[in-house]
Amino acid sequence: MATPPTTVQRLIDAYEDILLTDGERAATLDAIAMRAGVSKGGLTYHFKSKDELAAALFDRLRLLVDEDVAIMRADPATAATYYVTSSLDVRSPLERCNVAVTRLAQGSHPEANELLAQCRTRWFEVLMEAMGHEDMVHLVMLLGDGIYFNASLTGTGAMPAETDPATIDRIIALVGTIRY
Amino acid sequence: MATPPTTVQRLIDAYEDILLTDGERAATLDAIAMRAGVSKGGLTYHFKSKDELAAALFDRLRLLVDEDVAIMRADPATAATYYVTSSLDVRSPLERCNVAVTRLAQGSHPEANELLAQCRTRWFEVLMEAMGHEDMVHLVMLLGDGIYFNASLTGTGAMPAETDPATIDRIIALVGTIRY
DNA sequence: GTCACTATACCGACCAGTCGGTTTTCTGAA
DNA sequence: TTCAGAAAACCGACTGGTCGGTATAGTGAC
Repeated sequence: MATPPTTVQRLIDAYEDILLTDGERAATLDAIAMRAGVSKGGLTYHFKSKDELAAALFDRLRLLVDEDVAIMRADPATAATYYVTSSLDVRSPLERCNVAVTRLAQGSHPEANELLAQCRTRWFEVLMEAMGHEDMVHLVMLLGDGIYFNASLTGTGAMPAETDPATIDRIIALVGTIRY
Repeated sequence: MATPPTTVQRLIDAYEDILLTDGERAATLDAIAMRAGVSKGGLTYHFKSKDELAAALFDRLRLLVDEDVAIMRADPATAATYYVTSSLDVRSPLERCNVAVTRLAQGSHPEANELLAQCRTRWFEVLMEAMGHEDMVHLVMLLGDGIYFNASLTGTGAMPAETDPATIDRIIALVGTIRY
């Protein structure tokens, strides 16, 4: 049986959640605490500042990317397909955390920018190992970014057709016909 | 010779600029006025509220997309290539405005979300006319979004290899080999 | 006179962070 | 097993500062 999430986990979840759905501006300490079911004092007990909370979010992303890269390295044959399709699953812990950190990066948070660059480098490396063709790796990563970008824009707007799983499958098939 | 920009233009430019480089949070009325070289009173003389300023930015995007779609419609043969490569030019008025509005959309600004969805629909339509294959259009648009997403992340971080023009040309060539 | 501002002062709302105090949980001796 | 005391977890009022917006007196060009 899974142990219930700790308050610290719930606070990071709440921060992530608000960044995702309402953006950086809405992610106030009060809002985060309320979403986590804690008072503001409860929040500041665990995180002395908002930066500390952000740092915890960054650590979470680092861990999730470690796991993701390990999965891709374990099965190089499906690594590219896995990379593209997993960009679609906006509800996965990795994608959620990724989008949340991206929101912070767009608010000119230098550490978030640096972290995202590191993550991209790691994905590039493991895709290079799996595919062996630099331009194809770039193509796959751009597709993943495009899907991810579309998915992250669905705050209030309608879901664009590009992010329909069946469409993505056909696009992957099209890309699969490229000889390189 | 070009007429010097009006104060109204400079104010919209400044808003766009700050959204691009420093994010939504940094785009305060004081900061916008200062960047435009106007006093705060001068700003509020032209725009009664921040929402009015945003509306002006939305109007600008609508105009720029009109022009862009017209260019693509004028030469269907190169429409897809044009769409992908122009996503690269982060300094073009269209891309700048597009990124700026995207920043607002991520701050849960419903009108910005709706506008972006409309723009995407228009691009989809003109690409469909030019290419005639829905999945290929989706592929092209995802590539454009990926490039655009990467480009918009280069606030403080290093420029990713994906956005190198020569790489993009080779990727376009790869996609050009797909038979559909 | 009016247009297009400048300069400055101000208000109320909101927000990050602090602090004194309270409740809950753990620990170990009787 | 009980219970005192310590430590951890948490509460919520408060502070200082920022931001959007309002108001107002004044200035130079046409």
